[in-house]
Amino acid sequence: MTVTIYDVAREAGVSMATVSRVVNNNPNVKPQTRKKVFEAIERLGYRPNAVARGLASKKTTTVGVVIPDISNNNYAEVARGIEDIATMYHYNIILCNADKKKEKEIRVINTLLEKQVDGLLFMGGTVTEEHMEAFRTSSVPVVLCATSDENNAMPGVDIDHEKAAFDAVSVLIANGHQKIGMISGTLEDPANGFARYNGYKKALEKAGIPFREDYVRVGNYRYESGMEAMNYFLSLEDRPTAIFAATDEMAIGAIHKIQDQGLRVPEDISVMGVDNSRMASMVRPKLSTAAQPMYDIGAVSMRLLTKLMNKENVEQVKYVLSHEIINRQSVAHQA
Amino acid sequence: MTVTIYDVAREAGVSMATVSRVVNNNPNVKPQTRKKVFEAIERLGYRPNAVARGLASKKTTTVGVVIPDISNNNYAEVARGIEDIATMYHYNIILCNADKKKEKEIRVINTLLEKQVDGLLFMGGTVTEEHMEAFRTSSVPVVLCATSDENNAMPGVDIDHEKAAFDAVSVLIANGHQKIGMISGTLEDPANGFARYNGYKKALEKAGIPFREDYVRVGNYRYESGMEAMNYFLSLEDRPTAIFAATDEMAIGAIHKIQDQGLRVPEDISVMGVDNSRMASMVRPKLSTAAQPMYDIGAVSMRLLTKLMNKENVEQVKYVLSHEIINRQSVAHQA
DNA sequence: CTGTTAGCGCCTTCAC
DNA sequence: GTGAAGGCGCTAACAG
Repeated sequence: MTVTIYDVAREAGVSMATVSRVVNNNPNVKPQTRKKVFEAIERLGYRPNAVARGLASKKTTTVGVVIPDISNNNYAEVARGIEDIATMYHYNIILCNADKKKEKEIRVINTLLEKQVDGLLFMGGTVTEEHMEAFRTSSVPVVLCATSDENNAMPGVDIDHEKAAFDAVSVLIANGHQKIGMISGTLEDPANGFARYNGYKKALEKAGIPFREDYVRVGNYRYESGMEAMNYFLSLEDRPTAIFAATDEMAIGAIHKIQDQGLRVPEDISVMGVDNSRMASMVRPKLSTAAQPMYDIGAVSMRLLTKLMNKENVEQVKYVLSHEIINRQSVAHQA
Repeated sequence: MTVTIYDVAREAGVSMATVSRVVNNNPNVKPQTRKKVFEAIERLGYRPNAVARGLASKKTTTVGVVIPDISNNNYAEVARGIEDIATMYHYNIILCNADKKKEKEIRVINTLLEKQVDGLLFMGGTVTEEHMEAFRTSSVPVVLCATSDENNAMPGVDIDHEKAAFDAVSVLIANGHQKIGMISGTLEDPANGFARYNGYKKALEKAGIPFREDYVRVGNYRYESGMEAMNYFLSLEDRPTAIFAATDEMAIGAIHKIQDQGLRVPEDISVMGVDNSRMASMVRPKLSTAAQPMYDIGAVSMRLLTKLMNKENVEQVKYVLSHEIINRQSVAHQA
């Protein structure tokens, strides 16, 4: 049925070792022989069996990536970065969604390892001790992607969420705002949630602006929750003159809620987001935001992983990619 | 170094065949023996080698999916549908971006086949004869996902793009519009481009509205091109009173261009999109659109593929999932 | 440059 | 119920 390296060898009148050599581009083959083999391959329609090769060589040229949710834009962008670099280095990607659920994450890590991936890229929520335990049983390199472990012991690439938030809020402050509300993500989320919340607090602190509990509202990253939070802020006696939202989506929700109430952005209230998603420039007014280099996170992690898999001597295994403040039209100076 | 089934056998005092049985849930093992084996597995930290298993059993429980671009929302949604069902049936996914480039598509199809995937899910642009050729060399089932081949010979699941466009334009017509402009995708794209263009034409035809060349503008699916196209329409002497855009993004671009010119949507000009992307309800006014069930396309294709891989007797190998018209706020009756 | 020979780790009859 | 033995298709020394 299936044609094997053995069939090709017979057809070409050489040994299977020789066939293996030409298939693997081993230079030690006479051009003539190589030609004969290629012809036989062509004639028979031979297709190398990567599984057999993997078993024999202990290399599968595939890497596993566990991702929270591929249908989430940010992660999809990371995935694309990963895939592009993977392709460049002739690796394939086994993709597993895990929804930031610990059990699911642990499970897929194990099945990925069973599939003998040559390396693992992990992006998820919190990296717990159980995760570390799973990683320890791995004989192949693991790199964290857009997350970090508490002890910062794992190789990985991430961004400084706190700093990004800090910088975004600082823009608001620089524009004369003193009453700045925050629409946060859940504080349990160390990266997109807690870190950004901290950045907000620190920016206020540095500017000597007292922190107010009632100026913080927790959302779920989505548009609707941005609207809800904004609704709350609007109902306040002493309402904020500026809003910092932990994601663009929530920021856009806030903008629309403000507009629905007959107020204007940024004339009446300024809004600042984080992400620089596609949508940021598809709202009126265009959203000012802190841009996260998601694609690059993926690309850099994968590149790092290739080095690790290759047992290269890597000088650096921790990267913090820098964000960028994008000033568009949703922030105005506070009179 | 690595612990094999053989080590477990020795540790448990049984043969490797028995270990294999318990690992594979073969019922023909005495409970006691099973227990012993499990303990040995635990003690040694044994992890079955899926590659070896794949070679021996000729099944990898992995399916290949070629996708145009995972960072594109619509495709990501399909991918999520695929992955969810795949997980449900204990398959993993090897994901390859191919950007609708024929050569790239053919190449990844081949490497996926080399990797001995148990099945293949293909979503891309046009399915050419070369693609068919590649599929023919496959010994595993292939299903098309959100595309179709010309002769409709391949198993697959898709939506009726032409009908979706037809229905969307019909909404405009039902609202009294006679002067309807279309912002189309490239006509070379059979699905998102040409088919929707045809739907537009047929809807006009059915309503007895003459088709006008100058009421069609080709964009590239993106926001900016929607703006550009709208700019053109606004410059016309006899400008349209309604716009049908082949994607939500272009529709939103059109809306913003209209608003930037001091006109109102839908009072002055109505706009209708296709996709029902997340953004559709994140614009003011909210966009009316024809919704595509992307997640379902993925889910249904994967389910179909499982049946095919399982050599089940499938009565139906072609599915056309139906779209849905979502009426929001961007369409008004034409006075 | 090319052929021979062992495995890689597991599944799968086939006996017992 | 359990064990023995023969591959699965290929790579990787090791000879020659």
